[in-house]
Amino acid sequence: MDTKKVEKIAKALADPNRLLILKELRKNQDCLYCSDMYEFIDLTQPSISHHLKQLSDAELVIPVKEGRYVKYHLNAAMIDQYVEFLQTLKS
Amino acid sequence: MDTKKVEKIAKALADPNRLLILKELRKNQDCLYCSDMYEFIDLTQPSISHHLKQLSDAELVIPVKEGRYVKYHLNAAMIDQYVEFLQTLKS
DNA sequence: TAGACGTATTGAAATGTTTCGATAGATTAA
DNA sequence: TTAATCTATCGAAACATTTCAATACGTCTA
Repeated sequence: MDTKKVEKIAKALADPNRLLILKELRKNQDCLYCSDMYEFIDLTQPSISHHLKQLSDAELVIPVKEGRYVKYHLNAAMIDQYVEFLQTLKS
Repeated sequence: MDTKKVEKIAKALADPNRLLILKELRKNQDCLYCSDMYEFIDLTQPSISHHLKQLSDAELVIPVKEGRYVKYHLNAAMIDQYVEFLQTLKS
């Protein structure tokens, strides 16, 4: 995993609202509609959309369009890759 | 590991210069003097000091005073704890 | 096809982070 | 004790991120 990617993932993980999204994804069998998120995040729609974009750009979540809805899936494989990188920081 | 701590670690890891410091620490048996860091980071002394503080506050590195020098040690245990948290994000 | 609905984008304000020059503090060397 | 050395802190400028209101874009449904 290259440095750019590591940085993007680290930044995506460095925000309480985005962590909350990831936690709630896990609670919900790893997928949620955009519109579900109003229930646990106290932000406006554009802000939530912005955070989802950060997570998508980092490939920590994967957006799947379903008509006018978008379902977001957790990408556990990307977490694994990031963890692998963190392990290399240790001797 | 509580959310505040997770956030602090994630932020500390979300900067290319700080990642570089961690990588170089690994290369050098997990410890480096502040003054060693000029060799691989192209920043002024106050900036490097600032980054070391972020890493220390996150407990990713541990500063040990040796006279007028400070030796920074990698804290692998904290990386492990963070990895453990990341694992809980997966189902 | 027109209106309603869900999501994304834009632009701007507020806030946070990074960086550096200047300077302070603490320790060693002369 | 004085000067030199290493690290930390302060204050300010530059830059990046977060947030929202307004609006645009797709898609569904009536």
